[in-house]
Amino acid sequence: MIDKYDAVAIESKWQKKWEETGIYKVDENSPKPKWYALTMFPYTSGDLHVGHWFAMAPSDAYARFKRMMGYNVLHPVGFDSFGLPAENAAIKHNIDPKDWTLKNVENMTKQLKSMGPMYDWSRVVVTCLPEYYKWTEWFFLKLYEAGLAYRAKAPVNWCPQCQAVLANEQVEQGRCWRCGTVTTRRDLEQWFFRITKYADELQNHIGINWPERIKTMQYNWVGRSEGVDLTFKIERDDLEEKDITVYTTRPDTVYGVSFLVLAPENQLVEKLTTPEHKAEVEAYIKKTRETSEIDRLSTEKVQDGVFTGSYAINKLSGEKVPIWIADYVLNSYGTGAVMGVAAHDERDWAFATRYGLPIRTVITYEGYDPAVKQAECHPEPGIMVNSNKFNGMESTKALPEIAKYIEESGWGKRTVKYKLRDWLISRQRYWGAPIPMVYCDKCGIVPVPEKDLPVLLPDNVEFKPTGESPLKYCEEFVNTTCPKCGGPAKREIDTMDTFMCSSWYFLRYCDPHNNKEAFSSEQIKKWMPVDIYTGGAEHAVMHLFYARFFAKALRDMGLVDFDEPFTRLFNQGTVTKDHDKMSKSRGNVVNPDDYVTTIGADTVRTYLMFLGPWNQGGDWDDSGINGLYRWLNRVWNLVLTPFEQKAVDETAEKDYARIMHKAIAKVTADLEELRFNTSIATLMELTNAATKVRDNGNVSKMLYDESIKSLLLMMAPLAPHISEELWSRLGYGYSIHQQDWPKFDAELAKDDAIEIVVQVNGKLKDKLTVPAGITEDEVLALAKDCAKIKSALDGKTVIKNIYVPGKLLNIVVR
RNA sequence: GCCGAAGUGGCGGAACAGGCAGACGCGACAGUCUCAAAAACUGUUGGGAGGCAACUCUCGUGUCGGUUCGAUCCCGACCUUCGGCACCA
Repeated sequence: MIDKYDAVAIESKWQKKWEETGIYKVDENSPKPKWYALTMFPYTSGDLHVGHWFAMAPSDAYARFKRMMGYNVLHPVGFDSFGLPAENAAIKHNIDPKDWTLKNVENMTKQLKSMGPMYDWSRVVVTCLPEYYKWTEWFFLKLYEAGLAYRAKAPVNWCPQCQAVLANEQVEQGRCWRCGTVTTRRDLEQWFFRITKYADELQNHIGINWPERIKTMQYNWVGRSEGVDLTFKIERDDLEEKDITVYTTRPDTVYGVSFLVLAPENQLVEKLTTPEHKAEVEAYIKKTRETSEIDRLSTEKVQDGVFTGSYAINKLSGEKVPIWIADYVLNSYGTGAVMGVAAHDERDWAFATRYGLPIRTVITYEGYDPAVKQAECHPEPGIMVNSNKFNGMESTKALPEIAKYIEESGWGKRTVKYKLRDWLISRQRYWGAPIPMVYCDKCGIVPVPEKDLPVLLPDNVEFKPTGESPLKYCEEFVNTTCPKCGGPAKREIDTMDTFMCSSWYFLRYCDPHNNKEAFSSEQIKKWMPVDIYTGGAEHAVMHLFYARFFAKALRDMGLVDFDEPFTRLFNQGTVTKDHDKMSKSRGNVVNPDDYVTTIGADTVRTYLMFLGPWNQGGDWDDSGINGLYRWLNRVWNLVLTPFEQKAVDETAEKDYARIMHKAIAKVTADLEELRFNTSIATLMELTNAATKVRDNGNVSKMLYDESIKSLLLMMAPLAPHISEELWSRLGYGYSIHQQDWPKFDAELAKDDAIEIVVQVNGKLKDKLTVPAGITEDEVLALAKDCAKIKSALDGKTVIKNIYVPGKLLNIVVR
């Protein structure tokens, strides 16, 4: 009598044994080739939900697969643990963010362990601990030394709800990415990283295998454009400034300029405004400042602005044009000033028609007639007109010519601009890595010396959402001495963006206990770059972008020797419940614990992998998960039922060997490409075939045993507990997870009888079972002999035959 | 508006160098077991028409066209859904 499959008992038993025997500890001295399988580390938000499992169970299965394929696998885990949620929880429940966070780490560790992963728990990295953030601070100093960190006053995105500055990447549609509140703007002294230095390199993804989608998003985020910085002469004698510089990508339209527009925040605006326009301009600037980003965006069709009262001269045409201000011009892009070419730019057209500004056609369009007024905007290329010596040229050819002419005449120069801005890392918050900088009245900004790291976060801080760092009121923290002159000084009170912590954690995994360096170059050389990185696509322009910047900066400092940190990137989809995003507010969050404690982790793991393609995600369905539980039970009963060999049937023996080897080939190929769903489908088919063979007893025991062994080995990465249990019950040695992946024999997988599909005019009529090496003529002869084919051909003329060897015959008739 | 991904049974999804559409699983229906139910096991299961029957015919991969002996797959136009960007001059 077979005992029942008791998943819960089996799973805790093996998890304990795995831990005791340390089979998942990374072997530093293994001669096998390395494989670095990285999963985005979870944020310490409290509970592990099924979304975490969906990210972590399949990636664990893949790491296990790679290990069985003969690699020395590094598959680490850690916790992203600095940041706003901890501080918010602290404010709300009046507890220490550290306590809250570490409690979550403990809880999440327990939950993660219940999944039965092959993490090496001795390598766990927790970013909020001093032994980690010491090095985060150290990297700040390194970036500062390299000239990649600087302090500047800048208008910043401000979330009134979170009372914090947000990076551009953290503002979505003018709203805070975390709480959804409409953001406003503020001027503050902030620390920036010069990420724009690497704009060109970050835009392209050379030699790495990433999803097209993410590459495109990053490409557009960098937003490189080539154009011309062009000067217009200010028609005023009383100003120090002689010129206004505009940026344009369309120098071919320069003879059509009929006005200039400056961003309201442009420094020149105050000087250019004449007394009679002052009131109007100031009112407009005030309105712009008070308008939130989202309102500014929502007015997208209304292009409003005001006239400054001043004029400028177009140096190419000598024409005099009015200078306006309007909020559709962004001060943070280009030069904060644009030339208005109403005839050939949609926005300028809207602006000019609203205020009755002139429209000058300089490029022809379909139906162009010099005698007829242009009726609509034409941004498309054409033939140059009203453009002096460039008349008659194609505008696409004139563009570079005019750019050259502008440069040679000294009126401007060709430039490249990016949408990408430098990375603002200052956060007016407590729960983050301190910025290791000191302000001294005598010496100015002074970095904290390396030997004094880490700058520790003080305990006993009062949390008030004031919009300033709570560290401001912690005198023992703020007041210090200047490392340079020894005089009194104050510490930087802002902390670093948490994305700084996550920009290098994968490097720390390579050498997690090093207390002399962030990592040794030896360990980095051994493990980096990451062979496969899996995680959510929501990090496309945040974490993934910053981590790449970081790697390039470290490379240029000589600390690492690779260009790209992640060779292959794979984004899993999202798990929904009833086709809705899971969220606490909807109350539809699936807690994996409920299933793990009843039907077991192996069922949850395999169910998540069977849902559908990993990159598409899927919908959690309680009845669907039973299918996987049933399968594991079927495997359980199959393996533990003794096989009774009866008379061996040669054909059955050959067929079954073929099924087994085909299954091995298919599962191997599918797992390699992270197609877990079809891998499991194949294993189910093998289970079904084995069940039939066992009932018939018509194959040799040797083959049968081999097939069961293969089945268990292939299940091991997916369902590590049940496969280990059955492996041990069959008397094979511990552990299944240290075995080699089953080999498949191409000869045995080959069909010796094949099925040829016979079509008439592309429609299926019959199937022929023929020997593998058959010729076209033989097939044709056989086909014409079939009753079905005969009747289909009856009274028709055969025009030709299409033969696909081993597959298909199509007889074309009329 | 621009960029990207995707539309296949009642459901999740298979099959894609152009060659048997619907693997595998869920659900449903029928049966076995049971006093009964659950569980488990066995069988059936895209639509329509015909036949006592094994079966036969026919329509079917978002819509409309096209290329081809042959299209879920390639091309063109469109519709829908989901992501991302959004005055970047």
